[in-house]
Amino acid sequence: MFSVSMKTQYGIRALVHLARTGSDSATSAEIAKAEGISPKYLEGILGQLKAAGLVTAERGQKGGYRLARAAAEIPMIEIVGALDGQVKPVLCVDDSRSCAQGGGCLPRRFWLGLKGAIDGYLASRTLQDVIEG
Amino acid sequence: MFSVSMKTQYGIRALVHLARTGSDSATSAEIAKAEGISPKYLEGILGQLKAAGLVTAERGQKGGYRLARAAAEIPMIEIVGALDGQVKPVLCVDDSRSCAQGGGCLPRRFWLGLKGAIDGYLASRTLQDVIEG
DNA sequence: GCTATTCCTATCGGATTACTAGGAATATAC
DNA sequence: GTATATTCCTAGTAATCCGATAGGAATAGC
Repeated sequence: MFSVSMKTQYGIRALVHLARTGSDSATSAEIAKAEGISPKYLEGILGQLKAAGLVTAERGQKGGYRLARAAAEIPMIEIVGALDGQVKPVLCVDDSRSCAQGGGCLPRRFWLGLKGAIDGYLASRTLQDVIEG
Repeated sequence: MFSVSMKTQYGIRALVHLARTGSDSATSAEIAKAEGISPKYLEGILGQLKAAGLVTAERGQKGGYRLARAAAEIPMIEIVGALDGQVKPVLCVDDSRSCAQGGGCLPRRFWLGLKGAIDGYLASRTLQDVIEG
């Protein structure tokens, strides 16, 4: 229950790796090897992280990835959101009309509260917090 | 992300229905029709809720289900746990040895914290809270 | 015995996930 | 300017899970 996809787990580990390499860039293959992640799969993940503005990429020889901001400026909710989408316990969280029960759906508030608890936690931690443990 | 299975959503609605019928018992088919849930599917869900000690069942004619305890005595975490299992963002939450990274896995604490946030919310609400909205 | 119910087991189509494959675009090195 | 190392783009695939269905056995009331 509430399991996190491998994609997100890999993505976080890749970002941790990038944070450690500091201002130097690291290639996808390099990260994959160091972190034990399937190289081709990681390529796609880094692409998503780039699209979300969390990393920058340079291509060609001597290319690679680096963090777009300091680790302390990257909230974990942004990483999770980029890879696995918005926290959405039930479909009707952002559209009450999609609730099959119409207006008489009692549990909806409960689910909204759960979303708030999860979002609150994820927003309160940064990549730097994760690195420091 | 972090979506809740239909099974759990149905289960909660069924329990809300039972709480409203009070001391009278309701049949599976009756709940299914009132809540718009596939009848046969709901049977299995009620079976799981019974196995978890949340409802009692009587079979044969005039049979049906009723809450095993008062709604205020049923924490939501027990319902979710019965239907979708323990909250487990990553596999290694309860077994650090299963962590592929060995002892050097930085994100594990972060995930444990997330589990704590989710469990805390779910444990703090009861079925009665959901009914009262 | 008839009927209404819970209970048990098995199956199925569709969706998602983790991963693979092949190559195009691009920048550096020589 | 050719070779090389990298990011980037598009498909495909095997396995798994989920929501739902099917058929019937056990059980209790009338």
